Amino acid sequence: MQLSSQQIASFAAICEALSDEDDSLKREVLSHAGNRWSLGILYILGTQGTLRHADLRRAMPGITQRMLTRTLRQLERDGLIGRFDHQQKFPHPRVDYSLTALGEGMLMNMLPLWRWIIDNAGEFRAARRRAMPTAE
Amino acid sequence: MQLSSQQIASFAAICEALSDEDDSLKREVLSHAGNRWSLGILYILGTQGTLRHADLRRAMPGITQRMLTRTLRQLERDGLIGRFDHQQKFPHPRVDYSLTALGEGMLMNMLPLWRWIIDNAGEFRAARRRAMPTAE
DNA sequence: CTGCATCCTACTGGATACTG
DNA sequence: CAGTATCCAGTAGGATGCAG
Repeated sequence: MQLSSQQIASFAAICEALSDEDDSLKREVLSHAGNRWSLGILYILGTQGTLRHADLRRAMPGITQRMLTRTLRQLERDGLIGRFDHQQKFPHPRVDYSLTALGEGMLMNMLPLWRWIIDNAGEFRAARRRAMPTAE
Repeated sequence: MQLSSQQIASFAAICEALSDEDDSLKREVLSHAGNRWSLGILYILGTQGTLRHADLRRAMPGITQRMLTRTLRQLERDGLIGRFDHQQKFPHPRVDYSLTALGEGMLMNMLPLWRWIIDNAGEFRAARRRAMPTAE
């Protein structure tokens, strides 16, 4: 085995980026992938379109209000989602969120990985069992 | 915009997996993506083949011995890399590591995302500047 | 060479209560 | 409805030293 020639073509850029200690930005963006809620939010916005804060909360079972706001802020800061405050107070405040073009790209590039993990969940469980035969 | 039909095809599985609170395993696997060193190790092993502990350490500038061992253990636990202890003490201990088929799959599915992040680094920087015009 | 033990800091995720 | 403020536990990442 080894990487395909297409994958190998990425060598220079990736190698440089991985060893670039100062450029933490790329790693911070990548960290959205491992984040507890980011993928879910991007995914919901990608499939449902524009949603309000409360809609998102309903769409993400288990998320707390604090984590929703915090995650939205992080995604907004990196340009992955857009936040539109309608500046209205009555009858209710209204703020809604949607994917930006950048966010769509992120989602598109994360879905294959997530799908692969789902498809191979059995493999991971087996590996875990092999690793710790007794517990769990 | 919206997801392509191909992407949409993942809807059911992804939606289920995202809302499956109990199955933390998938999220733990996904967390390798956001991990500080995991991608680098998978990448080095994918491009260089089998390497010893000390080789990996040299190949990953900035990693400490502790983090290398810890990350290797995590990757091994999830079946992404294989650890081969030659059981030799003299002249030196010898343990080497290599990607498993599962690890190759993980790497293959992570590279496009990483490449995309590299290619769009400018966009992220711009978004950050827009988000905090003053600082940094 | 490989790897463990110790100690430390910062951040993540969360529970809860409060505000306009 | 949208969001902030507190407080808290657990973990990630790291510095350093020791061991077989």
